[in-house]
Amino acid sequence: MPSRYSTKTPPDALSLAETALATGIAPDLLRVWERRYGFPSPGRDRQGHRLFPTEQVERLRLIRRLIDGGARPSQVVALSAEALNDAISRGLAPDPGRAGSPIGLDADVAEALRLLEEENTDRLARHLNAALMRRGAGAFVIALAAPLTGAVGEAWQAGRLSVFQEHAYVHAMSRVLGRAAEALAVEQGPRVLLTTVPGEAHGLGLAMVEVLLALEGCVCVGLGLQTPVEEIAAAALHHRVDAVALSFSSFFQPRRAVDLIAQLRGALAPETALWVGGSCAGLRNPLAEGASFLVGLPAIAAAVAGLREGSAKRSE
Amino acid sequence: MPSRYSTKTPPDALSLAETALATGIAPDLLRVWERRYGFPSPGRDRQGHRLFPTEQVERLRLIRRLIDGGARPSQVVALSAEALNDAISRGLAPDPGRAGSPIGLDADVAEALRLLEEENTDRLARHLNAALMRRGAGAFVIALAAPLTGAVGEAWQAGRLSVFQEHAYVHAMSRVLGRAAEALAVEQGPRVLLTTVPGEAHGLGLAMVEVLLALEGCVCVGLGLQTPVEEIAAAALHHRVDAVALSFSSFFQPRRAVDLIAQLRGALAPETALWVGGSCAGLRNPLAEGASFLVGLPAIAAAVAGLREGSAKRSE
DNA sequence: GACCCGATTTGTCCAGGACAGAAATGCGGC
DNA sequence: GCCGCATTTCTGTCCTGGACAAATCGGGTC
Repeated sequence: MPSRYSTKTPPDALSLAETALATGIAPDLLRVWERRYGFPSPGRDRQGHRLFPTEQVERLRLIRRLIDGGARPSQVVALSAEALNDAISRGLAPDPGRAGSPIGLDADVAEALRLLEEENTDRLARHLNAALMRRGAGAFVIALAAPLTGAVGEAWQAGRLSVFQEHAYVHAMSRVLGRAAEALAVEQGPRVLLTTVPGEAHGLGLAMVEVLLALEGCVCVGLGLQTPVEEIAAAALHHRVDAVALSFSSFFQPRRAVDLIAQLRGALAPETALWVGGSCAGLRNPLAEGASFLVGLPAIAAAVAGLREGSAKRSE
Repeated sequence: MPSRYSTKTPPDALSLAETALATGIAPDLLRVWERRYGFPSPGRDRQGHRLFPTEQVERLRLIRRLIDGGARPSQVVALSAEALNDAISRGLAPDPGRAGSPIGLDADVAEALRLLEEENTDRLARHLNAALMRRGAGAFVIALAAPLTGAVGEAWQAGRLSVFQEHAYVHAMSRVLGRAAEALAVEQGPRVLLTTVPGEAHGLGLAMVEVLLALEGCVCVGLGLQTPVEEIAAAALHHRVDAVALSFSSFFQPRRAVDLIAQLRGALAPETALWVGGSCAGLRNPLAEGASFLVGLPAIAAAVAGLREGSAKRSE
């Protein structure tokens, strides 16, 4: 079989399947864009199979970012690379949800970035652990983990960090956060289920939420990542949780997010709260009735308080 | 757009895309099987789109397991559900690599399974933590974590555990293993990079390996899961590791595994060792020159010894 | 038993068309 | 001026049926 996996294609071009994987754009859609908009315009190999030059793949990535951000395909697919970059810098600058702390980088954040770039991963892990002990879990999450994760993401998008460094960061930070959550675990309190939906492989936000929830006295039930919707509902029932918390990264397809949230809301018992968070563009749209978008980490405390109040009222 | 995500299809049937996702069989392939072998034979909705009854989806899952195990499609695709089950129980019984310990279940394993089924996740986490302290990391991994993971997998396949319970187990065990690895971390020794390739989301095996490597005095550099091949190579260079360890679960497409291993071997410096492990069927095939298949966890010690010897020789 | 070569099997890609649901637009009433 | 509804345009997925290269099998030879 023609291996869709190996890269036996010429060095500077990807096959259709490889391009689809690299850009997150379905093969069918790539073909239809070519037909409708004239872009992409891949070369062909001897058998007539498409070969996408890396330059076009790069352009496709920019296009996807714009579309995920709300642009219409007909307006951006045929744009040149420069026009795309313009549109992105114009469109992404006023990013709500992340802005808000124009107070330069915290010293620990800067130091962690330096360690990540220049040193090995043990050093980074030790630094994070030390910062956790020094600041306490709450301040660690809000003042260090969250901004640092944002900074790492930006540095990666800007090309200052490579993919493997970002991976190493995520791995190290997950461990630190997991340990903090475990140490804070309580036996009694509002019960919250934490997970992500299938397709959402980013769990750092969720790990931060878990720490904050544990600080608020919640019992956290972690299911890891990518739990199918019906299984989330089944687990919510089985563990008798009061709330389900989901996280959607900015890489998650916005439309799919609202779709899945509605689906889960329908599958959950009405008295179970549904909290969603993260920087996915879709969450800014109106959500299903009964799902709340917790913007920013501090909002969590309020949600937990609401939960406590509600349950007190019900048990009166 | 017709949502490929939401389940607006009749309760007992899946669309083409949903079926492909649920079975791991590409949409194109499902169509071609229908044309060639007469199975699956999905119904159609008003627009002529395929609707796969859940019963056929189940059959497709069995078919995929057989094919992954080495069967030819032409021989198994048209088989009835009973014939498939027969073939599976016949074919999978002499599973090499997992068999070998006919000594009933360890008491801790049995207790952990019970906690997972009947109790909440905190109890399970506490039990695992206690067992780790009691036995020590090496025995914990070899005598508890590995067999327990196998048992959970079997219980899940047999339908005795639901998906969310399996998820909860993986999450809890990852944390315990991560903590053990962190506590065992050393500063000097052979350097090993640990990760999985894109598409391989199962990291429990890798976490066990990390603990064992740390016990052997290795410095472990964890990159988390699903690192692209070029990035693994770049990270290996950057962190100056002596070996790269990859893990492939039985769900990973065998052909893709050997393909990616060959690719990575080509991208790594020749003096960097490449270790692969896991229950993926593809690993039993001959691998790329210079990649070693470490079968079972105890084989790791030998590999590390080999590494030490080699590096001593080189530095003579 | 090891090896090689032709025949068959198998998975992915191609083209161009159809259609339903989402988004945008236009329009009338408050 | 603004909201709510109907109409039009846009968009993504699925359809059919055919092609072809790589993988695998089967048999013959050394």
